Formats: sequence, C-alpha cells, structure tokens
Amino acid sequence: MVTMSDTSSTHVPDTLLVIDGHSLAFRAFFALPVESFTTSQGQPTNAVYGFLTMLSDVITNEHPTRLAVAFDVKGGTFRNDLLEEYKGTREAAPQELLSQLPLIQQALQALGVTYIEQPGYEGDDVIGTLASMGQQAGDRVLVLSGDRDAFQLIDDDTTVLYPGHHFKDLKHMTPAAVEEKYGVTPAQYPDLAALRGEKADNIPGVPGVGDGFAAKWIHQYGSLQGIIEHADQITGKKGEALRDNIDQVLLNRKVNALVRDLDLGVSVDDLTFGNVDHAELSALFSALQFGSRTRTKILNAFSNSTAQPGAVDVDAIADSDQQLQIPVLDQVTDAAALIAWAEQYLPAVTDDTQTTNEPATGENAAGRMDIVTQLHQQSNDCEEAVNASWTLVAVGNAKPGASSLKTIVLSAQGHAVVVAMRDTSLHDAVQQIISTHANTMSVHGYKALLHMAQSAGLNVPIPLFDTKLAGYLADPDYTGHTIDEYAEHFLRIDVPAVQTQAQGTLDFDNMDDETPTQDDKDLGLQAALVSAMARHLARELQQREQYALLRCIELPVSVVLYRMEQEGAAVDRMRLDSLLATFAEESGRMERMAWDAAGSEFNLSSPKKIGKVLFEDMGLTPLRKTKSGHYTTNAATLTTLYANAEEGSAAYVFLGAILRHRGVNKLQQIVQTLIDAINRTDGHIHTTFEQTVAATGRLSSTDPNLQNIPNRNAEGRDTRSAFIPAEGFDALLSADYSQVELRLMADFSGDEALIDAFKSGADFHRYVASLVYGIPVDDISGDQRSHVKAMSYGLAYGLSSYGLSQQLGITPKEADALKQQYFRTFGKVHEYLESLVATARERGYTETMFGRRRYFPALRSPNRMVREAAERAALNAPIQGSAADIMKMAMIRAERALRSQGMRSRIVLQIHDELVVQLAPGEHESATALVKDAMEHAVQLAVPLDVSTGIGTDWQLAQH
DNA sequence: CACAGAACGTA
DNA sequence: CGTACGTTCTGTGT
Repeated sequence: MVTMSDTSSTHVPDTLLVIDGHSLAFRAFFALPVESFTTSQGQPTNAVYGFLTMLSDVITNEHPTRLAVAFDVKGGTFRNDLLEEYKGTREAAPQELLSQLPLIQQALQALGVTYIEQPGYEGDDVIGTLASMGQQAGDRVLVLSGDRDAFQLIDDDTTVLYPGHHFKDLKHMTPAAVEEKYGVTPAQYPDLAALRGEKADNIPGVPGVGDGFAAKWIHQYGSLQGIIEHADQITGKKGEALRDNIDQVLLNRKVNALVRDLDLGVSVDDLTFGNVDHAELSALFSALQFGSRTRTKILNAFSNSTAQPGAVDVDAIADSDQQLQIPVLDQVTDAAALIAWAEQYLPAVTDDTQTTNEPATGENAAGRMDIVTQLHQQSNDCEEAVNASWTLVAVGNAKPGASSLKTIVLSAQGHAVVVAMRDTSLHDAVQQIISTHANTMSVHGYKALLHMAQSAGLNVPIPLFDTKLAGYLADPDYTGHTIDEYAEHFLRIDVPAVQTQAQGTLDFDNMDDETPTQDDKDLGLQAALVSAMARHLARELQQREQYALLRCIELPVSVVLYRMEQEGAAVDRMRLDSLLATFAEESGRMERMAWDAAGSEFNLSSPKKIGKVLFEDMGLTPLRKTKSGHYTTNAATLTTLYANAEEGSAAYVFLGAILRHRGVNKLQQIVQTLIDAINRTDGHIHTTFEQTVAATGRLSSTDPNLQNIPNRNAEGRDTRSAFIPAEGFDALLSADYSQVELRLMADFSGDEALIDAFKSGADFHRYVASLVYGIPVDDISGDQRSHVKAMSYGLAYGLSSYGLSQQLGITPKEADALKQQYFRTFGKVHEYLESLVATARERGYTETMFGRRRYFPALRSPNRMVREAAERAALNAPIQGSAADIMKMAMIRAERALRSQGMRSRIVLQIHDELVVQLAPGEHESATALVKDAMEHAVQLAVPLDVSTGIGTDWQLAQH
C-alpha cells in the first residue's frame, strides 16, 4: 500500500492524475455498446461503466496519490466568443450520454474524488491549470484525456494518457512519443494543430496541410510565428492555401491554447481521494446494476492505492466475492457413495450458522423498533455463512398441483453430483443430506423447490439462502426467468461464454468412467451460478442490512405460500357452470342487440371495429384518442357517449349493448378461466403466488390470477360464491385490513389530526370530511364524504387535481381547492409525502419500514413525464411496500399460531390486504381470533391496525 | 407463432 | 394527467 505523503516533508514525489471528464465519458460511450450496458429501467450505463473501469485501471497501474476530474460546464466558453462555429459539427451529445454524466459525478463523489467545473472555461483549461499546479508542486503529472489539445501540457514530468483506436489501450504520450508521432515537441504541438485544424471540433486548418507538412514547416521556421513571417517564401498550392488562411490559423492557435492559470480554489494537497462512502457507492452501483466484478475492481483500485484515515479496507469484501468456480462432476452410483460425498464436501453441520426465522414472536405486541432492531441483529455473519454454504439445484415442474422432480444437483467446494430422481434408490440418502444440511444450503427459488420436492416425497427445511429472493431484495425491479438470466444480471457475466469455457473443464474427475452428458454439464454450471450469486448477494444484503428481510420475512412466507398453493382453493364446479351459462346467455343476447343496432355482424371484442362503427358508420364524435392514434372505446368513454346519445337512437342502443356485453363477457371469460384451471385430481384451483415480481414487495398471482376475482358490483361478486371450503372444512373466513395504507401514512407522518381520526373509532371518512370542511360530522353530505374518501385514497398514488376531478366529476379547480384544504388540515401528511420523494431523489431509492428498497433512477430523468411518473411511484412504493411487509408478517404469524394451537384451519388466499382462511369445524371462533390477532399485531403503529372479519359458507358470504 | 396495444379485473 | 399487478383478445408482423 502506498501511504499518503506528508505534505510538510515530501520524500517520494506525488503523482497527480488529472482527468478530462467529458472526453473520457464521450470516448467510453462510443466505445461500448449501449445495448449491453442498460439497466432494467432503461438507464444506459456504458459511459459510467467505461469511465469508472478506465479510471480504476489507471489508478491500479499508475498509483496516483492525487486525483482530480475536470468537467465542462453547460453554456458557452470564451472560445465560442472567439470562434462562432466552434465545435459546430460535433453532434450534440446524445441524451443517453448526457444522462450518464450526473451518474459519473455521483460515483466520483462516493469515491471521494474531487471533480471541478469552471463556468466559462472548458474542462481542458481546468486540466491545464491542474497540470501546472502539479508541476509546480514537483509532482509527476498524468493527464487522462481523449483530446489532443492536452499534448501541449506534456513535459519530462507530465504524460498524457490518450485512448487509442481501442478505448482500453492507453497510449503514454511523453515528449518522445509526441515527437515520434508528429515530429514536433509538445510545446510546438499547438502550432501544428492550428495549421492542420481539428476536424472533430469543426476547426478548419490550411486545406491540404496535414501533420506532415505542418511539422516540416515548423522545423524549417521554428514556430508558427516564423512560418507566418516567411509565408511568402512557401511555394506551391500549399503555400497559397497557407497565405489565404492565415487568419484562420491564428484564430485556431488562440483557441487551442489551454489556459493554465485559473483560480480553481483548491490546492494540489486538496486532491486526495479514496475516502469512499461505501453506503452511497453501493446504492449507486445497485442502481446501475453493476455486477460483483465491476464493483470489486473499482473498490480494489481505490482501496489499494490510498490509505486515507477512515478508509475501509475492502480486501476482505473483495476476497469473499469469489469468481465463478466451475465444479468437477463426481459420479455417485449408490446411496452410501452419495452420503460419503456429502460428508466429504458439504460444510460440517453447526448449530450457530442458522439464524432463527422467528420475526418478533411473543405474546404481546412487539414494537416496530424492536422488530427492526431484531431484524438487523440477525444480519450478522450472513456473508460468512453463505460463503461456506453448499448449493442445491432442482430441475422439474414446479406448477402447484402438477409438480414433478426430475433431477437434483448438489454442489460444494468445487465438486458437484447430479442425481436423477427417476431412480428412487437414492431418495433416502438425498433426504438425509437435505435434512441435515439445510441450514448451510443455498438454493434459487425455495418455493418452487418445495413443490418439486413434494412430488418426490422429499421434505426440504428452510435453507440458509435463496438467490432468487435475495436478488428480488437487491433489485426488485429486475424480473429474470432463468438462473442464467439472474446470473447475467447480478454477476454481469456472459453465461453462454462461461458455458463454452466450461465444456472442457466440466468433466467427471474419474476418467475411467463414461463422460458426462451435456445435461450434466449444464446442471453443474447452474449450481456454480447459484453458488456465485449466493456469495455475491449475501454481501449485498449484509451491506444493506437486508439479510433479515430474507430470513425473517421472505423465506418463511415462501413456506406459507407453498402450502396455500399446494392446498389450492376449493370451488363449487356446479356453481361455476351455472354462472358461466348465465353470463354466456346474457353476453350472446347483448351481442345480437349490438349487431342489430349496428346493422352488421362483427367481432365485438375488437375495439377497432367498435370505433369504426361508432365514429365512422354512425357518425359520432370521438371524445379522445389512444396514444397510438386509435379511437378510445373504453368503458369511461362509451358511458359518456351513451349519456349524451338520444334515447332510443341506434347509437344509444348500440352503446348500451356494447357496455353490457363488455361487462358480462369479461365475467364469462373469468369464470371460464377458473373452470379451466380446476385440477383434475383434487378439484381445487392451484394458483401460483409470485413472490419476486411486484416491485413494491407485494405478491402477485398467476395461472390463474386469484387476486382479481370480481368484487365491485353484485353481479361480479357472485363469482366469489363459487369459492368454498375444501372437504373437511365447513366455512371460509375473510379477514381484511381496513385502510392500511392510510393508517401507515398517519403513523409515518406523525400527523396528529389523522392519528386522532383513526383513534376516534368514528366513521373514518365522515370524520376526516368534517375536519377538512370544518363542519360537524352530522352535517357532512354524501358527496362531501365521497370526495374526501377519494382524496384520501388518492394520496398514496400521487393523485393530481386533474385526476381527482375526473374521478369525482368536478372541475379541476374544485378538485384543487379540495386538495389544498385537505393538506391544510393534514399538514404533516403533506410534508411526509414530499419528503418521501425528496429522500428518494437524494438517495436513489425508497425504503419500507422493514428496509425493503426500490431504486428510482428515473427521478433524475430530464423527461418530465418520465420523471413525474417516477415521483408518483416513489411516493407510493414505501406505503404500498410497507403494507405488503405487514401482510407477510401477519401471514407468517397466523400460520404459526394456527399450527402451534393444533388447529386444522389454513390460509387459502391472500389478496393484498385480505386473507381467506378455510375453517375447520369447531374452530370458527378460535381460528378467527388467532388470525385477527396475527394481523392486528403484526406491527405496532401509532394507530390501531383494524381488521374486519366475516365468516360464511362461501367467499361471497364470508365478506362483511 | 410471437409481440404490442387495448381493455379491464383486483387491491 | 394515480400506484401495483395478470389475462384475454385483436391485429400485425415473422
């Protein structure tokens, strides 16, 4: 390690590295393909990546002790005043590059690097000044720049690092190198450049004069001044051209002279670096979706080159982030051999590597701080434990109710075994290994593994680590589908390339045996990828204090979800059939009615054709268009048209029929989907709850989606009557949180008025309305209540006055007045919501009450629409996300309570703020009390968490 | 056969 | 011109 020099007595000369920020970013941007460097949110990162890795390379190779980066400032420089067309042909930097400059500056800030912008001057002038400062201080000076004007700075102690044809190849431009290439000294270089011109900067030189002739003249006459004095002696076309362009050349010379004596307000002693803000840097790297190698490379460069007081030694971190290790495939033919293999390679079983998965247990309500503290305490040593973990990969079908297990791979310490599960002779050995070693096991997608294992009769306890869940916590906006995709995203590796490379190495270690199949090799690689991701993500989670979120929330809730999916939801087939018949009949009637009115038979499901009939055939005036330019024919538009149509007219009948058809057809389709999803074996519907899809932390439901069963009107709600308790159960319980998100806002903001509103126990919206309008509760009209209610619910979405006015059918002015009055009444709520966005903009991410993060790079977008959309999402994320965290905690608590009390009642469905539980006979009251308590006391807030419950023989009847 | 867009269901 | 999802359908392009 190089120690920082003591400024009072320098023995070893310092090395000052000066960087031309814009030119380096520019070169990086055009050198690296933007397609390969873009985050999932669409933020290009190629320039950031190129810049930082180049900087790291230079630091590693050159060991500078001082460092500064110069940037151009927006707006003209003094050169524009001199030369109007200066840089005129240089294309305006593309947006994809411009958007990266702030990111580069953020990274430099986090890395503790000084960067300088000087209004009115170019980065070049700052560089010239810095170089002079370094020279005067006796430093060795390195200038990293893609601009040849920098060559004039070169002397015996000053070298320009200039990117060659390949961005990565830096040429060391010393006095000798300049003379060799151009035939002039560095001091003469500006004269040469003035004669030749600079095409990239749109600076014309003398036509027909290139480096060669320019150098020849400089030699002959000593300098540009000498050439001009003897211009009439130069013969031929070139001499003539020179005489015609003397003014231009002199101007060029004036422009390409670097200013070297700016007042930058810093001294070279200030240009230390390496005081890395690891939290900031880590957040930024995550936002940029940089992989482990990149991070390690950059961190290493900065940690090894300096020894700043307080700088963190990142060697340990870097070491733990090992490179991908391709395992050797071992052949195991019998159970004894498999057990022996496990004993040899799997980590020894210990009691203390496994942290508990009990989030805030206890009879009395645990305070939120207690839980958070507890969560964080459990983060200790996760990295170490995961580094010593082994990996299990399963291949098969994870569809609930139709699962199967084909193959499993066990891998540890550079070895792997592939076990085909078709052969059942190894089952017991596999079970034994999993049972004893689960607490040191890493997997990718525990819930899916549970489904597959279940089909083979295997029991898999909660593993130490899950890379799918961890990846979701690290970057919830990323949605990959395969292990390969996850690895490419999080490790920034090229899996096909690794695969090719692995072909030769992935072999059975015993050469006497048969060679491994391609499948075996692929599986060995899969295990290696999971293992590498586990190490990488464990470090990531530990740094962000999110490890407990994985262990205490996501992993335990995986088990609950697995059981819900495995059990499925029982349905009344007859009821579904009858609903389908009713909806189909009505749908058909409406279709004929619409066709009659239109005078032609066409596909009513085609908005295009509806638009044609309405706005072309019938001559109605379109109210609005979709963004792709088609007629809007959605329900809101058609309803307005319907209201304005003449009663009894063809258009009126047509619109009425279409609207009715749309509604009933949708219901028919939903019922049909449900019928198709009924499992042949048990008659239940097995949805899959996606645990890593919704960016806020919510679950989603697919195949089929049971979280969007109609509920808004009576007709749709009938669909819910088809959901019934399974055999052996005699009722369903529906338990839902009332106004969780609003209650969270009350707690987070600390707004006394809103807190009191919840504590009052009165009709909440009526109570709030009385505060907003300043009139007694009893005098609140229905309109007033519903307006305030809409406002309250719109809060967490960043609702605009316009949106509110649309929803309530009032003028935007009235809506705005309501909004103003609302925020006057609940001032702290307003402040809180604004602070959410402000903090997100500052830190780059939002956080839920349990530390679940979501990154919002778009908050810095120059595009207003994009930026404002990000602001609304950033406002909503911590609120929706905290509600999701709470529900997950509640599910874990409820499931555990039911089991520990020996009850048979079980959770069947989760619909964001509602749990549906099937109740066993005799457990109605007791199970309801347990579930309600688990939900109400999942966390302690400043306001009570209110849960309303209802019991019935079907889902519709259970609703209250 | 894959994809985007429109529409609409939920919290 | 309000957040977060999933599914179905059409129409278009391969």
